[in-house]
Amino acid sequence: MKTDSSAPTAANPRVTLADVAALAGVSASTASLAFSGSGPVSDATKERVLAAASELGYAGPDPRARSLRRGRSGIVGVVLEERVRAAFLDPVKIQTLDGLTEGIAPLGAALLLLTDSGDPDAPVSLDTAPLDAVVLIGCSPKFHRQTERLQRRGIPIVAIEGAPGGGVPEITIDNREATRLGAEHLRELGHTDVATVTLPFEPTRVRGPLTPEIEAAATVDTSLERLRGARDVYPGLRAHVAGASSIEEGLEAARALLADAATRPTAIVAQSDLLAAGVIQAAEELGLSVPDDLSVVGFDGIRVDGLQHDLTTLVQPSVAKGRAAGDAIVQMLSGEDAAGTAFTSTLHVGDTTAPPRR
Amino acid sequence: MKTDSSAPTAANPRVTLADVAALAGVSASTASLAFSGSGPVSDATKERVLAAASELGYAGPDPRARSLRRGRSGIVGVVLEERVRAAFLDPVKIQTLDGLTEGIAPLGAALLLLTDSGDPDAPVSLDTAPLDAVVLIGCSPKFHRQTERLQRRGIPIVAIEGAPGGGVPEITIDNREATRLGAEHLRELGHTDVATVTLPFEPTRVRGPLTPEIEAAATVDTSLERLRGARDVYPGLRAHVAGASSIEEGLEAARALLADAATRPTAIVAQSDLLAAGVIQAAEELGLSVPDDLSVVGFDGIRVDGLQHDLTTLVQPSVAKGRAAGDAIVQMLSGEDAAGTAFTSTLHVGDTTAPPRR
DNA sequence: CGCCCGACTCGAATCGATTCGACCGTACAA
DNA sequence: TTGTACGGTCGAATCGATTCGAGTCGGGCG
Repeated sequence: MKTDSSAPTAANPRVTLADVAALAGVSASTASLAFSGSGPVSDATKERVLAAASELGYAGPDPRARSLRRGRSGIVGVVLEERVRAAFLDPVKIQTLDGLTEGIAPLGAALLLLTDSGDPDAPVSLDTAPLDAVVLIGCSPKFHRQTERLQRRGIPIVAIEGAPGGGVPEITIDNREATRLGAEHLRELGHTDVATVTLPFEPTRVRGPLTPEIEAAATVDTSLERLRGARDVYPGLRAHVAGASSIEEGLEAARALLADAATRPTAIVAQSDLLAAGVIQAAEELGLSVPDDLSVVGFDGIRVDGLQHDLTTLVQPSVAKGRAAGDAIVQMLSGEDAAGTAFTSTLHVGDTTAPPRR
Repeated sequence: MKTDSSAPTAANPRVTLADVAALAGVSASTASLAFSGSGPVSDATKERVLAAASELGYAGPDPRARSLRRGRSGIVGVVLEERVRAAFLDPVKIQTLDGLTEGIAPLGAALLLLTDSGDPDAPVSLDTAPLDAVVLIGCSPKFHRQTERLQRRGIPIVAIEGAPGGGVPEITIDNREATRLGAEHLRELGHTDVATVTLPFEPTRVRGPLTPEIEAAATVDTSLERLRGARDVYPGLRAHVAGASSIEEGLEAARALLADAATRPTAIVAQSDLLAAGVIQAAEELGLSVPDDLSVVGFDGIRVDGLQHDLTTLVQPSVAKGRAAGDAIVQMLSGEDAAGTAFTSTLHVGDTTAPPRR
């Protein structure tokens, strides 16, 4: 017989494990065992409990109570220092997130999205959410206070691309060395006049020619390191700051860099593949052929949707970064302490780089 | 004096509100009031409690216990029937998610990402996560059993683009009517030979020419409705199914549709803007000019990064959809029951449609 | 001077499930 | 036949905080 299956009301408050146990004629402890499967319960009893449960419309143990008792909620927080819209425009972040879900799979946990709404007096979910662990993705040091509290609570933290300090394991890549590799590739091809399009240097995302002021006020390590890598080979190279990692921004930046035919570089190092795609578009717009008139190097190694070229780029293991973070969390959650991981990127030579014309 | 601020150990198990209360010389109840701010507590006492807390390194009330007692966890689940990687490739979903975060802002809740890993015996987080409410985004009816259990638990559910049934409020758009609008626009321009590139009809994402079999086995209402809208104007139109919503897939599909110059349509209705962008690329590849040789209509009204055209498209309120879902949840959570919302899309005429040549 | 009110505090119950140790019989081995 | 081991079940404690009703104390008012 099917009973009232509607939402709980005053008359039909809420079915608890105790109710089920009572109907089945067993104790609450036995009923619990019957559900969780751990512990010895005779088949007959288990069946009786399950029958009672379905008769009462019991939907299984309340996750809230379970998590209190067990001390685990099955939730891993992901902190992104942006709005959802902005964060997920970046394919690398998405891939990292994907790797992360893979990495924490053994935990059977889900990801809680914690984005910085910018509103400082918003109820800080990092403190109020029942988290088992936290992953910081590309976060500035301003989260230091928060991470401290989390650590005090015994909640493991891992940082991907961003250094919160405080003994938090970090998952990083060789931004500087990788970019240098790309620049060296250009040098070997014979390029001497090279420019770069960089990612933003701080959250406000000022765009335009790179100035010493901007550089001094930088808070984003990634951009800075990649810039340094390019300078390792071309110390005085011209740099233009993009407002985000997108084709549109790359296009705009490259228009500025390529505007004057007289000072036009023969190659551009873009700090992301999306930016590189924009650079290529700008070149095409100007009737320049890639790679003959302009060589372009990207960074990330994502497949840019709709890009017809095989981009020369620095392939970073974005999925692996996420997975590594997940692994670290699994380790930490099982009591061991985990070290960070430093990944290396590899140069993929596609068809967007060639010796300079003449 | 700063005490041990490291993670809890055997010696220093875990600081609870009771410990803080003891040190402050008050009862646990008073300490609780001091923290939550609700209820009358003298300033002196509050200060003493806070001092004790900081001395012990108490990081605030445990969210697990709090959520058990309060009956709220501050977490809203978002169910996407895909992997993270796939789901976030779709700009519309991201915008919707963004709107959703806005909509639930008054709750101070965060979003728990629940994606279908495909693995059937994965620990089903929908049942084990402490959720206050759930939003289904583009989910097939196969979640019916799950939603039933949630409802039994009294957890509000809202569905965006997808009909789980069972009295769940649905946020929808006029897929059929909107597409018809687009098709009518083409008819008014004088097009008689029109084809369409559709989104996948089922999770396995078979691609290729649309067959009656595929159509019969369809589980994705959105694709189906948009197809119907196109047929309302062009009953016998040729249709090609793409494997996903991406430029790449649109390119491939359009190559197939445009391959034979003799049977080449003069216009293509794409079921998404990304697909439309791919169609345009395919046209350019073949030396066809858009809109003179080929008119292209999209769907979504997103700004396709890197697309140089002003796409003629059906602008759907993707952010508003998310916000509406959020609003509905807020309502349901405060006891009222919410109805669904049906949004309408508007035709934006850009520069990718024109009368057919001759 | 006595009474009442209000501002604070406190005790105890509660949220719902998990888990540890104890207990009871039965079956099997010695 | 007695001891033991173990499958099965139960009671009670516990997880950590919130909340409601009751109690206390000081002060203002009649």
